[in-house]
Amino acid sequence: MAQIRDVAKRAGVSPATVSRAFSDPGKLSGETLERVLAAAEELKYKPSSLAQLFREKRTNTVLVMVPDLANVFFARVVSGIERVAAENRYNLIVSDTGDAAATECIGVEMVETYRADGVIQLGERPLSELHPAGLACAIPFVQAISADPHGPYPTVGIDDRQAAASMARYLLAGGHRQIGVLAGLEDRLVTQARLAGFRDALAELGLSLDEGLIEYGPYSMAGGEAAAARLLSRCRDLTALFCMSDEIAIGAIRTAHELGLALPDDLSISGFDNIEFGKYCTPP
Amino acid sequence: MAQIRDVAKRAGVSPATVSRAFSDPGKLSGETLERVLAAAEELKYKPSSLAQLFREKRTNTVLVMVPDLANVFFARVVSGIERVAAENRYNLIVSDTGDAAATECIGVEMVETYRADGVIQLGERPLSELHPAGLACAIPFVQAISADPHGPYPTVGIDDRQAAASMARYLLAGGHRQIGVLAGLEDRLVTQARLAGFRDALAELGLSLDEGLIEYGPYSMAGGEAAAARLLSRCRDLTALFCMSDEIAIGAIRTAHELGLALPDDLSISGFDNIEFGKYCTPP
DNA sequence: GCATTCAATACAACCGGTTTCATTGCAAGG
DNA sequence: CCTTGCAATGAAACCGGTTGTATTGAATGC
Repeated sequence: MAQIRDVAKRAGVSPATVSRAFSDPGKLSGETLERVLAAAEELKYKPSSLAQLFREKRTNTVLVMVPDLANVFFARVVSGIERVAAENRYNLIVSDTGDAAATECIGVEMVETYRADGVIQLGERPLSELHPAGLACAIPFVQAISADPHGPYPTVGIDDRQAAASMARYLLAGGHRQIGVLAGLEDRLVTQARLAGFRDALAELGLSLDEGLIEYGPYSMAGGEAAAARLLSRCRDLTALFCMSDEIAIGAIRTAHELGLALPDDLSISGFDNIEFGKYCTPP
Repeated sequence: MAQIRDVAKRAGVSPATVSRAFSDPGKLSGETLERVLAAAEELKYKPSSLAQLFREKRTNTVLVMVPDLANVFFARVVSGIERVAAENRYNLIVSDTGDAAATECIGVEMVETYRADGVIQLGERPLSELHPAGLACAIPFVQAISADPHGPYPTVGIDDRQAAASMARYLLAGGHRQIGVLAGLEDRLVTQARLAGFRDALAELGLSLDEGLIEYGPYSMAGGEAAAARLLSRCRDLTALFCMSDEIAIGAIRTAHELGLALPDDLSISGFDNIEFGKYCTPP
């Protein structure tokens, strides 16, 4: 690969001039600029990003930490992040953390070792758990999907509590009073926030949540299927299920079919996220 | 951030010794090594990856070009690539190309500008279309999913023809003779290979493919839904659908439901890829 | 005609590591 | 005692760009 010196020699100028020909063409006389660009073209010269970035101490790269890349929901989120990153000439390093603290710590460290300029965390673990002095070091860190919006760094997410309340109101307005909750993992912020929203909606009608109607489990189709099986075998008089994700809801639909329940006549099922599969379920 | 010189000064050694303490500890005397590591620890020294990589002229990074990141199938593929990359201490830069040649060209160029060590292409476009002298430049390039296995560089994929023949035989063995084909996009290698396999299976029974039973369309749920609608309104006596992906099949299932067809009694539907959602369809 | 100014370009330091080569000092062998 | 060899370490070059500073030369002003 041709280097800047080769181009400089060929154009009869110094490397500095070649560098400026690309970064600040206005500084050069028209004739010189032309000669340099011609030489660069002939030699098929392309500046080494590695050298440039090393000099600039930037990577033009953002690390995205995803708990599960294969998950449809996260795939769509990453896809959106990638689009905006590309529009801004940034690259995306994607890391499937498997929701493991150790992997996430390594990720945050990548900023310190100049492998990435910043981190987008899609997992639940906050910066404080991943880097003892992350905030003090001013590590660019944004947490999305499941984050505490009142924390000390930027977060992106929906208002889980409001959204959950809204979904619950819809079910309640439909006359449902025996609503089972297929919650996600119990220790997740999202889970707690959505549960709170559900309680809010109940409270508006003077009702309160029967803890026995809650079943926790992973945010996945398999998790929803299993949780629904446990819940439905325990509580036979439910008329609706409040599922904390569409994947859980899809799993619940499967279980309901297996139990011979007619949807939505015997049981109404609601979910979060609006994933594409939702439209292709039976019923949609 | 502390640099190697800081650590060297603190430990009373030269930068070279500090460098060796990390890359080749055996070369140092126990006492020196200990002093260096202690100094590094105290200063929280972490070598700059950017500087290291610049020196080595490597990035430890592979670029993955994906036609559509949000697509479940590709998401799972990327997830697998990421796992193996991580195991080998490689980073993954993911680029959603939208199947656009221009974006893919930029991707291949990233190798020349030292932004990535190599490229994994999940799209259909071969290296020859993306870089005039890609092969001559020895750009590390691997194409997966839909690639010509007889090309000049490594590819990874299934034997589409065999697989399609196998699926077709299954339908034929079930007694189906009026089998509609929901093909993917007509110009794709995968599509042609799977079509060939389907023909192979027919030929084994002395049958030939009625071109009128083929309906092309995008490899997506929406594509399958639309293609199925077109095909089923045209051909009313089909007993089975040979879908070239699970997503297409899922779309077809939706259409079949809308037409009031009982599955699999009125119509059998088969698909490729074994995506997770397949288990949660009705019928699974 | 000489000083001043400015545009155009060259020179050289620099980014932060790694690595080659040279140097030092000690131990073993003749 | 001197040579040889090896282990431990330091000095300096190097990776390929970018950028601050110096230099050159021509144009302008008095």
